[in-house]
Amino acid sequence: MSEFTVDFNDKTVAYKQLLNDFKTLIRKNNLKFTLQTELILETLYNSDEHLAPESLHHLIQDKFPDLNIGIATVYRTLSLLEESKMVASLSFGAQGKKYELEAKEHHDHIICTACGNITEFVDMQIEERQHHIANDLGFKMLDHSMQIYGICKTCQNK
Amino acid sequence: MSEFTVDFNDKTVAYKQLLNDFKTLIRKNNLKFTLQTELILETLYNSDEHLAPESLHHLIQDKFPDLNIGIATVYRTLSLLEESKMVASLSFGAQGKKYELEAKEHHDHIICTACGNITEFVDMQIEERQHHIANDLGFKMLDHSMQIYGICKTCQNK
DNA sequence: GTCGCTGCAAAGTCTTTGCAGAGAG
DNA sequence: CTCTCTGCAAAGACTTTGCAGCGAC
Repeated sequence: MSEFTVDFNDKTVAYKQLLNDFKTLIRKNNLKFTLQTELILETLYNSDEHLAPESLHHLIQDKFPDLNIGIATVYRTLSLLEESKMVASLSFGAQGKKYELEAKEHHDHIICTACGNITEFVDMQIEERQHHIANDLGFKMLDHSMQIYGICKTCQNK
Repeated sequence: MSEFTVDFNDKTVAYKQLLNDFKTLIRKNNLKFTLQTELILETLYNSDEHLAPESLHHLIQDKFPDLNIGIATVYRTLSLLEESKMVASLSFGAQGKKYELEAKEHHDHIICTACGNITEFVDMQIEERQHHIANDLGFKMLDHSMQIYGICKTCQNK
């Protein structure tokens, strides 16, 4: 795997599990497991945010300047990962898709329109309800995003 | 307003109201009310679907072939309308943004990630729950948006 | 060795911008 | 009249594709 081989000793069990799942999938589909694909998975795993293809590309280039990974590879790999249900894409207001690991924990956001503060939350009733709705409408639910906008306590008191 | 003047006799009261609101807004912002803008509003109003800029452009060209409205005008007008909160946009990955009239009743969206089709829904349990959550977190709720992503029935059967 | 994956560059999409002229107020 | 809006075409931004060589298996 050349001089760029990555050392996984410090990775979490969860990540190793994910990697294993992925390798199994790869094998099943007669595909090949490359360093580039590994780095894309790893970067997504270590990121708290949804990443645009270009951000992903930059992050990887910064970490492995000598590898010179191509943006086309990032796009191609992301499509592949998405087809394999390893990553999910979302597009928020602005332009372009953003990607995240499908395996990650999910949460929603409540945003203060006065100070811009963002709080995360998960509500099981809503999560459940969303599955219901998707079902009722004949959809196989993959993901969702929800934002509540309001004024936080601090700003209300000003 | 030239030979292309539109006859509004058959328009609903609701649309006339909308148009009035919009003209007021236009005047307040020192902008000009043009036939192109009117046609874009009207087309959005008469459409049951969320329209991509290009679809909008085609619909208008089909109805008024001699007007020869430019795609750039559609983009520019939509941005303007969005800033004025007259229309709202939804973006969905590969297929770019889609627009709808903001004047509609509140609703959320479920989006097919395969074909890009968008279905609207309202769920009172979720609406209620959102207020609850905002309260619990000390927020005064102002607004929210929610999107469910999935695969629609048609695409599942492919 | 085979055949899929990669980087590069070129080609596609989709959207925005510059400009001169048309048209609303 | 003034000054914004428009159509056109060119430029930008974002993605995909063709190709020859590399590398996983």
